[in-house]
Amino acid sequence: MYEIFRQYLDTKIKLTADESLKIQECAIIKKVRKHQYLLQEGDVWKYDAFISKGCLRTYAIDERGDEHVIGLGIENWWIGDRESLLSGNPSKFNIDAVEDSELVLFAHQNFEKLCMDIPAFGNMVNQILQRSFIASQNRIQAALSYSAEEKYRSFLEKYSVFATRIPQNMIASYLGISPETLSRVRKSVSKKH
Amino acid sequence: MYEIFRQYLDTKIKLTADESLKIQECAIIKKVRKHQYLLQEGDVWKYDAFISKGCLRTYAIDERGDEHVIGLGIENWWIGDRESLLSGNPSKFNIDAVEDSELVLFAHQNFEKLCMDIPAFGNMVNQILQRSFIASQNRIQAALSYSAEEKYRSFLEKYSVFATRIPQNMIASYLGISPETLSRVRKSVSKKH
DNA sequence: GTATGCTCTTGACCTATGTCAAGATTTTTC
DNA sequence: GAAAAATCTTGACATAGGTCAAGAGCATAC
Repeated sequence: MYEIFRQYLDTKIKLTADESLKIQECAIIKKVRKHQYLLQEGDVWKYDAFISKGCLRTYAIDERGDEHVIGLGIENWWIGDRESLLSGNPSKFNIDAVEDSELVLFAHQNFEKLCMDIPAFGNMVNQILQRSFIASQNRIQAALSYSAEEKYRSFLEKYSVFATRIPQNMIASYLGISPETLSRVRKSVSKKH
Repeated sequence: MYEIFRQYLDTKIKLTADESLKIQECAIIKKVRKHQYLLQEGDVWKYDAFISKGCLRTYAIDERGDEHVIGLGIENWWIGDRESLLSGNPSKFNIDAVEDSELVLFAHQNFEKLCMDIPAFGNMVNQILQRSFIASQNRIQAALSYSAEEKYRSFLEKYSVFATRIPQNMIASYLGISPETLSRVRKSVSKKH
């Protein structure tokens, strides 16, 4: 439902009725069922996508066929493959729904136009990008310096919302550890309290 | 020297003489000697910084006192701590010079003003941010799915320029492996040709 | 230009985490 | 709501990569 996205915008920026309408006119509502793909490896990603409900994951598949969770997103997050979006090349990633979900999509060209025409909107988008970048820097730091247990603890601190909604094997993959290791880490963490 | 930065701008965008001057007026030239800090953990980072000459690294120090190289940069790259810049919080990182280097700094407020006033400049900055984000996504993927050898190979493919200029122990740290492992990996890679 | 201190290599050994397999739970499906 | 499928846990074992230590090779400095 678009309403969720409108509320999200309200918390972030002030818009005139006209601007608000312009944005809404570009919006495409998309529902995806659990396990359904939003993007498949090899396709070109052409949207800016806001999750209004549910939960999705971005993952890559390596030569051995193993999945690696690159990103996770729930309500009020944005998701997509910026690399494919900007380069126009086929995506290396898959995005699928972890739960039944709803998204608000914008065709990228429309989205860019909105960013140009409505400065507040453009600035907001920019802020989001900055924060995404910072988040990935922090994730790199964690990947480089943390043990399995530290990875899980810091994940819980930042994203405790995910912990309950996302299967453990996906969390393990997101953290770059095996599901078995995560299971053991959880046990030992819970023992320590 | 500012000239390098001017050339960089020329390759990216078209500016009027007036715009070009406005940018130059905000620029601060900064030289740093090898091993000198540009930013120390605990300080607040307040600049947008372009490397016109030399090579710098961003690193974090963990509780055990071990260094982890978060980022590397050479001529024509930007460097800094966006998290500290945006939040105003003390930085968790150190940035120091790997070689004698020269930078073009902009106080962040001036920089933002330039981005607003000169759309082409703002767009360029945005593009850079997008690319940085994409690069860190790819680095996350590598960290999650690659073996030590694969990490090194893909590093060589992307950043062969670094390979010769940066001490191996820093490259090892950047890749999240020990210097000893990198040394062994290099040996085995060179044997295979 | 020689002495001092980094960096890199190599070997021996260690450990955190991965892999495989079996059983226990939980979730989904019809 | 029973059967089937997926997920999670646990144990036994394997291994990639870490750690420690010593020596070789380079740079830096006086």
